Amino acid sequence: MKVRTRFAPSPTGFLHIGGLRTALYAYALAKHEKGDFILRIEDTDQKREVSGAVEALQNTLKKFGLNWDEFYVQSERLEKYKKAGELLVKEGHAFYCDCKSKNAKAEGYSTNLKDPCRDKNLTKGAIKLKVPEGKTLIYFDFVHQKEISWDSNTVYDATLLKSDGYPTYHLAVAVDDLDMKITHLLRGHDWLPSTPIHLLVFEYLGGKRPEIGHLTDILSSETGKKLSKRRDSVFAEQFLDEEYLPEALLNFVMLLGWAPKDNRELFTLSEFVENFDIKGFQDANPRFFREKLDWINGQYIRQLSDEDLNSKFQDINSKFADLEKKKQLEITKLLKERIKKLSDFNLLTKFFFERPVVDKKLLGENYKEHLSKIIKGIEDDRDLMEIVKENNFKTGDFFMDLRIAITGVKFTPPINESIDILGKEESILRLKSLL
RNA sequence: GGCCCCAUCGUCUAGUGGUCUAGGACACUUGGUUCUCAUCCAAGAGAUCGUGAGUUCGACUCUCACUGGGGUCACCA
Repeated sequence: MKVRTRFAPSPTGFLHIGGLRTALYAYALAKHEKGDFILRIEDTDQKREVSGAVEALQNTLKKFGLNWDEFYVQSERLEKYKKAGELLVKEGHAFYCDCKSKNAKAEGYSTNLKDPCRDKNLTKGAIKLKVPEGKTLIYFDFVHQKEISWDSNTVYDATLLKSDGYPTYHLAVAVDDLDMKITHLLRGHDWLPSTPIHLLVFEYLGGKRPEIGHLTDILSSETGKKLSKRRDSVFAEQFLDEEYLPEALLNFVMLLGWAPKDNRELFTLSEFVENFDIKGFQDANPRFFREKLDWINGQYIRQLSDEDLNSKFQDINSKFADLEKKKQLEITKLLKERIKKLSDFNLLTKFFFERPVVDKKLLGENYKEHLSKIIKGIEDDRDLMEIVKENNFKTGDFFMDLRIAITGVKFTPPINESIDILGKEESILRLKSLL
């Protein structure tokens, strides 16, 4: 049977890190077996919907190369859910409820899981699941590779179809996964507690239930809690803007919750698909560790061609983009080996575009002698190293004075090359201003 | 609080009963290359495998308890 997986976000905002990872794993799971990857928009909560979110989600997914084979929108399938809900009522697995008070939380953690309306035989209202008593609900989780079970007495009568005619997740997920012939249902750990509800709905609806797997939560390295929109920066786009390459972010995220037997760490998307193995899923929650992301990003930057890297720099720095192409490439080559994030580029190249304010305290004791000899040397097109030797200067001090005079800071790209790019005239101007 | 998941270096992990006095990567420290930073190379430090029982000739690997961490308890997904 053909493997079919889906990524099913709700259009309530941008794609976040956890969603990206879920999508990646679902994609790899399907593509490793030459199967189908489906994108399904779960927009059944009208109140929470954010306009433009669907397009944003799609664009982001495409940036990572996670292309889908089929696309569905739940709000266009309302009739199916309604029919399914009514069928469940007819067969005695669900019931209508017209309760006004909807918020169980407001009543505290009630121990009464059975809804008061379940035996009223109402004929309108919301449709709720009639959870049977004394049954063991069990499934095999393909991520954790173990059976997980519940006593049905601990499961509440969840709402399946809201009174506005829209389904809840609990109904929609089962109807759709069955209808779309999903073979592997992969989702976040936060869904694990409501899985017994879905097990029941799947059973009552009939048909072949997909295998179910729950991914670990990604924890914040600061708080140790699940990554949250409030506290942490979690949106994929935030990482892409001026900072990280999509390939690098994707590579980083794939290692949060999955590892191959040989512990290899660098994978392109297609390499990941090829090497993907369900046994590589982790059981424990990983922490989002920025330093590792930075390292991976550095690796990818170094693998880029000068031409490709150059165009990335153009995107984030307009002054750079205005330079003539030859000069751009020279700068790009100097930066390629010394940045981790794209945004580091702006810091390191600032002196190319504006004259620095030089703090003379940074200059050495002999700076005047150094600089005047350098000026002469540049005017005569001489190799500065010869001047160092002739005068018995200390190499480090000599070049540091030059570096400070030209750039104003201690850490820079190689200074000789930088002067070439800056130009004789401008360089001499900067040096003279300090004498 | 009920229910559920989890537990190997600071972090991500390899490890499926003996080859583990626990391996790799990031981060960290040191040395080399070098005009600084970085890259690259080399070396080092870093985990009595959460605790306690049990099974076994033998446990990081199996069982149980405890502790700790996480998640979840909506007509939201």
